[in-house]
Amino acid sequence: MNHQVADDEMVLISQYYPGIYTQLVPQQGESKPRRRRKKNKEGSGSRAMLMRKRKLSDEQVNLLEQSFGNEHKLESERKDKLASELGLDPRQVAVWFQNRRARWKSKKLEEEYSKLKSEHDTNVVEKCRLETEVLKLKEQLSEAEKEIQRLLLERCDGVSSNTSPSASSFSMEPPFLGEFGMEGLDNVFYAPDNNYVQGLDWVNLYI
Amino acid sequence: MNHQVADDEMVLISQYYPGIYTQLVPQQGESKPRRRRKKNKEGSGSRAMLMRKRKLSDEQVNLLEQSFGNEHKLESERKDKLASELGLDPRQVAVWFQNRRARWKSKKLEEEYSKLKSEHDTNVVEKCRLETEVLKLKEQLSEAEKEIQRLLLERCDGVSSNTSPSASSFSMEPPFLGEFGMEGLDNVFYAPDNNYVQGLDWVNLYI
DNA sequence: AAATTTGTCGTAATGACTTCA
DNA sequence: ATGAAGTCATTACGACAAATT
Repeated sequence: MNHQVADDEMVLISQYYPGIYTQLVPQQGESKPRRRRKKNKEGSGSRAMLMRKRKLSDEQVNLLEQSFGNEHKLESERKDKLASELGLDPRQVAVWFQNRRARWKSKKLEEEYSKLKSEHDTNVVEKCRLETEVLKLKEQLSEAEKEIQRLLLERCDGVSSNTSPSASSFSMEPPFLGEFGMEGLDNVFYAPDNNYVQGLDWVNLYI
Repeated sequence: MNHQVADDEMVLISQYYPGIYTQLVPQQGESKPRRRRKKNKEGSGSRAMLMRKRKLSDEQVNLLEQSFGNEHKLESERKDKLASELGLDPRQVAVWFQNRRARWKSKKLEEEYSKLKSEHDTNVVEKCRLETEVLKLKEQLSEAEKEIQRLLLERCDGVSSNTSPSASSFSMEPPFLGEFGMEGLDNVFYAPDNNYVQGLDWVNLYI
């Protein structure tokens, strides 16, 4: 019904459709005088004045892409050079670079994610393996302890004379385990603490 | 409007004006199997519109957001209802939802990434801890082995008469290690075999 | 009833604008 | 004035169901 809207809430269609718009809005357009029309190297110059192409040509995109490959940032100098090489408004070049950076970022994030994920998964497996290995070793160690006790007892039973100086009475007390052995054998049975649970809640993403 | 241009080269100003639209769309509910087909080509009929509101009002965004919170998908029914409630072109509602979904997805990805990252980091630490623990245990085990050897030799040296039946000559042969010890001590250093790659199927979220 | 057309929806990619720093 | 982030819209494409032949 009412087509009257505050000016700051409307977008000028001149960007899209300069031809008809300029008639309805008497040359208020170009409120930003800095943006001036570049020469269009298209054959039909008149048409180029009237409208903006929606899509950049492959040629243009290729060059932009190549330039982006060299350097994601865009200095004014390069911008203007590109713009004139491509026959584009420098403004368009700037916008293209901004959008390209954003796209690059999210793509980057995506691949970083999957990379991290696979790394994470192998780590989980590895961790699990290590846990069982620790259990196994503790079991073996416990057995070895038992065996030592048995031998010690047997020796004490059989022969009362004992010249061996090294073996301590009960707990093993490893001789040069200073680096790693900050905990004694009483720590043999520790909690596995498998605190890696979240795995499949990814599936719920799209409820 | 005599501007004859190839349609694919320019932007159509179609379906921009919300006001006139909502009347054109007949209220048609119906979504029992999936979605009913509509005979109404929304928008294309009036492609001569000149301008659109640049931004949706807070009111409109709030309702859209709320609706999105309930359900990310948008059925025709809901779309039309929303559109007429908000005085928007159903097309706009659809577009809004599409973009919202995209936004939501990338935001979700971002937070999933950081979640995964912290989890990964703690796992790395944990893995490291387990590795040192394994080393420590192996060291202790080696010491125990040495001790056993010492005791055995001592026993053989000291007393030729030996009534103990269980202890074998060299390798420990643990008595009841059937559960865990399917591999002997020589197997302590075994290959990690991380055959685990799949990581990017999270991309398939939506198929 | 089966094949084809047509509409609509969803998604991805893209362009441009606005706002904020 | 520029970059980054957020917003809106358009195009292209694929999938799928309804309408048509």
